[in-house]
Amino acid sequence: MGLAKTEMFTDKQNEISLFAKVFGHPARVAILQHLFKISSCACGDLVSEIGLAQPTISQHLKELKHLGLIKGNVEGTSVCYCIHKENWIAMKTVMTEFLNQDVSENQDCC
Amino acid sequence: MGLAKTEMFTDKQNEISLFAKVFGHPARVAILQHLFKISSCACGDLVSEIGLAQPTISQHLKELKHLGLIKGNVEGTSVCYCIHKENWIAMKTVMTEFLNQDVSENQDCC
DNA sequence: TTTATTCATTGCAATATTACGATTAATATA
DNA sequence: TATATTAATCGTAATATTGCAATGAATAAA
Repeated sequence: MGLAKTEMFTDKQNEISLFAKVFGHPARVAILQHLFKISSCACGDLVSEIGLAQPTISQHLKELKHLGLIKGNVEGTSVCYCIHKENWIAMKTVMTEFLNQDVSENQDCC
Repeated sequence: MGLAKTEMFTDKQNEISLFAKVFGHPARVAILQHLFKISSCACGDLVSEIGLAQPTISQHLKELKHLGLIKGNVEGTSVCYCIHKENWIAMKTVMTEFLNQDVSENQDCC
C-alpha cells in the first residue's frame, strides 16, 4: 500500500529512517554539500548549480527545511539558505549511533 | 516523473543517496539493528520480530542484500542472515564523511 | 504605478515504493 | 514417496516520490 507502518517501530527507528530518507535523493545530497561549501546560497544559485528546474529545487529545499536541516532567510526577492548547524549536529548524533553499531563481536553466519 | 536524474550528480552523491535510501524505511533499520543484536538470524525470526508479513520482510532483505549490507546463508529450509562487516564498514566511511562536513567555519545567513 | 525578478505553490504525469495473498522452489522429515 | 517447513517470487492494489509547466505572491527597480 505504499505506506510504511510506522506504528510498528520505535521512535528512534522512525527518526533514523526519516533522516535517511531525506538523504535518499542525490539532489538533496548535492544541495547540502553546496551549502556546506559556500556557507549560504540563494535558491536561484542552487538551481544553476544543480541543474534541475526551479520548482523541483524548491520542493527539495522544502523537505530539507521541514526536517530542520536547513534555514531560509528572505533577502529582498531572493531567499538565502544555509545549514541549520544545531539540528545538523543533533541529526549526526542519531545517525552516527546507528552507523557505529558494533560489528566486531558478531559471528558471521556465512 | 518519479525518477531521479542520477546522471546529473556525481558518483559519490549517488552512492550516498543509495545507502541513505535503504535506511529510509524503519523496517530495514529494525532488521539491521536486530542482526547487530543477535549476530545472525533466520528470515522467519525476523518476520516474528518485526511483525510484517513474510513476503514484505523478504523484499526488504533483498534490498539490503542487493546493496551488500547483509549476507544470506541457506541452512536447510531456512536462510540465515547476518551483517556483511566489510561492506558495512565501507558504507560507514562514505556516510560518515558526508555527515562530518565541517559546519564550524560557516557563517549563518539567518 | 508598472515591470522585472525571485521563489513558492498548484496541478499533473510518470515512476517508485510498500505491503501482502497466492504461488513456487527447495529441502527436510515421516 | 508424500508431506511439512521455510523463504523467494509473482501479481496487484494503494500510496509516495520525482519533475516540471503554469501560476501566484512578494519585493525591487524603473
